[in-house]
Amino acid sequence: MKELDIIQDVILNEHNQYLHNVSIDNVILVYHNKELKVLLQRPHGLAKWTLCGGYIKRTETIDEAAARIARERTGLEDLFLKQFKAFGNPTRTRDSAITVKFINEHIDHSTEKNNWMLDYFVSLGFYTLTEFELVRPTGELSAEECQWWDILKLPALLFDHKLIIEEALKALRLHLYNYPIGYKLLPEKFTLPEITSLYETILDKKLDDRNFSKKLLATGIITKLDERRNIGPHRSPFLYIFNKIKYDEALENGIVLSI
Amino acid sequence: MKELDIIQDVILNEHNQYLHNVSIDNVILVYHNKELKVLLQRPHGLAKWTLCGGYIKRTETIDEAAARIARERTGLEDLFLKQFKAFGNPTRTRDSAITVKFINEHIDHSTEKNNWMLDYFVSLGFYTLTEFELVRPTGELSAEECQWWDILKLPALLFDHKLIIEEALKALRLHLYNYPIGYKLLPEKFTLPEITSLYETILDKKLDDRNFSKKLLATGIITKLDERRNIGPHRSPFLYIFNKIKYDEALENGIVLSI
DNA sequence: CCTTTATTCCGTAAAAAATACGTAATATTA
DNA sequence: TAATATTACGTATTTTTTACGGAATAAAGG
Repeated sequence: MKELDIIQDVILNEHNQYLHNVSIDNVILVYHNKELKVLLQRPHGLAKWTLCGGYIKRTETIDEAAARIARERTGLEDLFLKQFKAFGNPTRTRDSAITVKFINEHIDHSTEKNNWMLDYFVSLGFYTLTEFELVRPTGELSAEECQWWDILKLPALLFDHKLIIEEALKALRLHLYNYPIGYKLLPEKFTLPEITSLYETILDKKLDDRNFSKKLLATGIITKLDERRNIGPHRSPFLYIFNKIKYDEALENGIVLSI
Repeated sequence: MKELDIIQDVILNEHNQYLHNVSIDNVILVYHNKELKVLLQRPHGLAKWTLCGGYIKRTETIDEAAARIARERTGLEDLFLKQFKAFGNPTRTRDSAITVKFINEHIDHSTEKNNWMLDYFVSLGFYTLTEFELVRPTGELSAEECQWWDILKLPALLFDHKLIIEEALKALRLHLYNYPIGYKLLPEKFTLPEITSLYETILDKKLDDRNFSKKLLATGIITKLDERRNIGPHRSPFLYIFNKIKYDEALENGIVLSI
């Protein structure tokens, strides 16, 4: 073995140590009927549900990959996406549901060719905020089912996807105090009771409506319209929109929402 | 081709799409002489400096990998580590410095075997906080040099490592407002002027010493000792330690340090 | 020994922000 | 037109944050 070969061999060995499966898992969230909901899919032949996930193409950035995955499932462009954490440990993709699927489909899961899904997997966690009304959940070919689930009543989830959702919510709560992102979950025009109850749901605590609206208005991020929503047998609440300029500024520099 | 083979082929193709190079880049920080310093190394035959990085073993979690990398460079166990962001795009590892190294070392960089470093690379960014006095920087065999650099006067860095450092500092600043992590950069016993100036350096703004110390003491996180530090021809400042119980609590639940 | 110098060490008053709280208006149904 | 469920909003109190200056002290130098 010549010296150069040895060097190349060392390099190649080192290379193999760097190679891992990498996926993106996207916690796509909406707010509907006073519930925070996450979009989940159930792959063909599997008894458990999964986050909307996918791989990274060699031609795109990880943010672009996450946006593409969100687009494939929601049909929407330009969604608000945020990377929040990477997950990786030797056993996170060990799940008996996969073995059951292989057995059911007569796939020989003892070969290296097929058991790769149980191998080391690094997953990059993103959350996406969007509006319930705009989304037409679509699993397309890759899933048997694709639908919204209340985050308080999740079905059985594959791998560590429950943990990933919990971490996404932790990150979302933290960001909610530092950025005006809550608005992304509401329609363009919304009422004060709606935004109050959204924040109450995410933060899981009761807010004083008078003080909360005072603070929101003080930031200048929302603007009152001369227009009301008809909500049936009750006084009609005013509609508000958010102020794009102030919003972008607060997104860039952060704000302190002491709520 | 039998049906099963086709399925397996599809699976295998999908598998390849998931495969990427994954590395960890660790922004190891200390505070010394009123400067925030980062530990960098210069690999053999390379003109540019890099963060302390490495790969993930298939037997460890990504946090364990980051801790191991920090240990290999600092000699210290149980460091404070925090994952802050993943980096990945098609061109982040294109750097002429690599090509120059290959040419200098007569390595044929046109073969797939050798140009893998220029391939798609996902890097998981961590920062590590520790004390200058405890660390003996050691590049060991993998680097020609390994030393501290003032974050305000960085040398030429490989790939996007300058960006990674900037993002680490952004994350550190944000965390500084929500967690009592600043203390990790100080020795066990420290003075009020020391911690004030540490926060001033990280946040890059002047603080009112009276109000800052009032707030710190109000959190209960630091405790005054009946002991002073001798600082030459000046009044000797009292020493403080931090309160482990309060500290852990604040680390767990977060605090709001309005500084 | 006394003066100089650079630094630490407080405390209080004013301003700003957060909190607590109750009642009148209103849109619809019966 | 009465009942019901909801929105709208202001003020007083408490808490937190900010602004600010002067006395104490450790060593060095004359």
